[in-house]
Amino acid sequence: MQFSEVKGECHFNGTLATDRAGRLYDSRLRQSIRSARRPLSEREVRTVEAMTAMRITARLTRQLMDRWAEKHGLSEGRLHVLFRLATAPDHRLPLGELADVLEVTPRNITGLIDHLERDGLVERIDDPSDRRLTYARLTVAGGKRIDGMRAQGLEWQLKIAAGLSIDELEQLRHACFRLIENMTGAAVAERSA
Amino acid sequence: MQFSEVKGECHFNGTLATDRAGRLYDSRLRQSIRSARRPLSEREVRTVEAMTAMRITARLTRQLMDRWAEKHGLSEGRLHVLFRLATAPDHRLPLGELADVLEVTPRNITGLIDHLERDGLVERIDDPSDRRLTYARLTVAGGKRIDGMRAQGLEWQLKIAAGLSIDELEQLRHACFRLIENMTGAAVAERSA
DNA sequence: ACTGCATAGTGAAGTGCTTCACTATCCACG
DNA sequence: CGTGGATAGTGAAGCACTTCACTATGCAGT
Repeated sequence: MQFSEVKGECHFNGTLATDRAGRLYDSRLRQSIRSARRPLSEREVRTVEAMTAMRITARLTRQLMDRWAEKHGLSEGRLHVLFRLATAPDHRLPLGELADVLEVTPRNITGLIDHLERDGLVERIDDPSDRRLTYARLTVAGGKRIDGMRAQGLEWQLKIAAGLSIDELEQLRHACFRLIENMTGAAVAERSA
Repeated sequence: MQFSEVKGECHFNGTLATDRAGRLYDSRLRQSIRSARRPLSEREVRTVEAMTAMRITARLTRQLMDRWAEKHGLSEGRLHVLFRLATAPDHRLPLGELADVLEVTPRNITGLIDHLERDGLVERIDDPSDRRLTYARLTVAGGKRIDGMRAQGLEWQLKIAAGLSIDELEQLRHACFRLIENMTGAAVAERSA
């Protein structure tokens, strides 16, 4: 599957322009922000612009991923389960823990695993030492599926991020994490790596 | 409604750390990227890190907005309809056009407007000059609802973006639009504003 | 041995959206 | 005038997920 296959179905509905500093912005958006009833400060305008750009990028990325997952016979939730299992030790996790990290309800985990098990990508394993526990474990087929998707996902991301320097990528990452800090109250746990 | 009310329900499940350049990153993520079967180049690692940070930010923002809309009795789709109408000339748009810009199916637009009309936020207006056309128009109640939400939304965004300089915000915007360019093939239509 | 709690699973209802197939209306062009 | 194509609406089915209420199992502490 080529990136261009899905790229076509992916639309941006704004008006791209370049400001004096050579930075991209959406002129239509800026206009509609400026025509608010209360005049906004520069900081306010820049904040709304940045956050909106974020949301648009987010929506498009999500759309892309959704369709991509769909073409592999996976829903978003099932994809997340698979990816999480792929990075888990021994490719297995108790269902409850899986529900926690993916932030879905226990009710839903059952359904997701049911579906994945039916497709042969995951199997349920009982824990002999604590018979209340059930693990979801990636099958060989599931592992192959994920490996292929990871390789493809890497390629896509490289194409999407084409043209950005490593420094720009790091700045983007940093900015995102600062937003995340503000949204969640997450705090730095480690220093200097 | 305070921002802190929803912030609590909003979780980041990684391990925040600071690199030598003082930039935030997710040490657990970096480790799991590095432990891929094929060793990745620095550019590849940075790309995946940045894109992942984007996706996390996106997910959180989306969660926040979703809950926020819900508390105002709106689904995501209905919220978008309202916002779009708010910025439309005369606060009205033909249903078909609305479906186009929001990228939802015509079938769904009917349902969205039905719902909003039932709630008294939008009304259907026939076009006397072309009787095939039906406009959706914001009612006074709808306008008030949106105005309140816009003010609140601005506050939230300022809080989420707190601590970022105007320059950083512009860089974030620029980076996002470059990703958008790459994803959609959108091109710059205007120069220098 | 019994109780309390955790874990997994089930069934039913609801939501918000999608697609497909179809009708009714009505403008505009030949 | 008449027809083709655009516009809106409808009904039915399906999907992925949610919540709520409930059962069954089994570990662990008293």
